[in-house]
Amino acid sequence: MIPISEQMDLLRAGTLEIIKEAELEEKLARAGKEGRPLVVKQGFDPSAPDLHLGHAIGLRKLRQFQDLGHRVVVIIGDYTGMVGDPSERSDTRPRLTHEQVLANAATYNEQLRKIVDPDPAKLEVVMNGAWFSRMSFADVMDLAGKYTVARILERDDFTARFKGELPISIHELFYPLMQGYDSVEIRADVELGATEQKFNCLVAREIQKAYGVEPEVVMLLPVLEGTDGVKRMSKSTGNYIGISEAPREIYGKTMSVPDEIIARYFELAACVSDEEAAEVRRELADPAVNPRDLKRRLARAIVALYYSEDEARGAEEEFDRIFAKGGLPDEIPEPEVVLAGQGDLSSVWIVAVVKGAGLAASNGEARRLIQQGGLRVDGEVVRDVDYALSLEEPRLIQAGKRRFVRIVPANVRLEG
RNA sequence: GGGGAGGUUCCCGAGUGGUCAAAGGGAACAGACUGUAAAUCUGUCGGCGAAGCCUUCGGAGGUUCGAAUCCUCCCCUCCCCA
Repeated sequence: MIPISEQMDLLRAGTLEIIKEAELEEKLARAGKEGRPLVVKQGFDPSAPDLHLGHAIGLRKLRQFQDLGHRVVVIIGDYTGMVGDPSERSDTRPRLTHEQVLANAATYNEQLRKIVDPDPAKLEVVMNGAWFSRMSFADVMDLAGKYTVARILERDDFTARFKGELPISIHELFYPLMQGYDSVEIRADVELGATEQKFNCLVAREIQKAYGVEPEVVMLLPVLEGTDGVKRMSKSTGNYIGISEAPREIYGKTMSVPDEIIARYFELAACVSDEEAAEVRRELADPAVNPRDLKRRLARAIVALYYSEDEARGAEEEFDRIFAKGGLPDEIPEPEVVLAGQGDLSSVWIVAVVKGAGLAASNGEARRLIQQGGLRVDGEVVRDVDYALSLEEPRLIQAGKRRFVRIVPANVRLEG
């Protein structure tokens, strides 16, 4: 058994705040004495089926708890997902249907296993519909009676929306209460969350007390910025790097991160040691060091974390080939191409080809791409929007710097 | 229930009878450059084989040669009063 003080050091590493440390210490001690593992909770919003590097921070902390012998309960918020977390939102979220939520939640399970220990004794994944779907209206009123409007409105984003005269639907006020009730149901000892979850987690403590359950310890973790370097990483913003993405995608997306957050990514996304992080900061400050090279190292480290050193090197080689040397990727998709209003394969209008291959959403977009010099056919730039192309032979089409498509006659369908 | 302010293209937001497919910013896409899918700069950014035409400014009608802009009704949001 590891001494409590060491457990605390381990768990404290990388967390921004623990509410309250003394309670955690107490819980750890009791768990050790009674041989009863702690229940560690983290909730996920099922609106986005891809787990990304931001989620990974919390998942790794969950893993630490598991390795110390504790039990992790991951809550897929299928019911809360129908509300949508109002955190950091300036507007009402679009409501998902229950079917959408279920479909999204299904993919979480598999992805979780990339980081968290899947041993059923140490991991439980539940959807909060398990209890919310069974609550009667009287139960809901009971829950609603445990908290006050003023306390809910203390929350920044509600206040901001309220002051900004923006709509807040009644059901959104329930979000923190529901999240809190999850903690009641599973008897959570600890809840992990990114800093923006502080309010929700603190409400959970109150709700637990109101239901006569010992309040959970709240551990707040840093929020990772997305690939734009500013907004927090999230699927809906489109600035995320998914942990299940292909190595080349993870590598490439990492390379697109602004230089300013390289060090932060080393710490939070590549989770290097403190010494290494310090070394990176030194190098970043050194004008002789090209930040690009640090970013390459970062990208390799992140890929290696989810795949392997080999795959990381492979992704790097491919990246260099495409961007530094203008070469080709390892795999080039061969999509179905539907051509409308074209006579035969020997002479096909280039605009129709680009659109048909899915490289542009409309003829206008395809035309623009061509006019701007962004289109290559078999390596040659084509700028003529009236260009006629024979598709009787396979063709390599490149749109911009990184979208490649091979058109083979067998995949071409003429329509109209 | 009464009074007031609003709903504009992916997002924010200007526009109050023609010069509006609609300013500006963001996002996105392309090009240049480079140290990289960073930064910066430039261009594009509703649809149509591009000519002119078609569809768009909460919805439905109406006025007008002409409507995002004016009128009527409806839907939705916010504020104040009750």
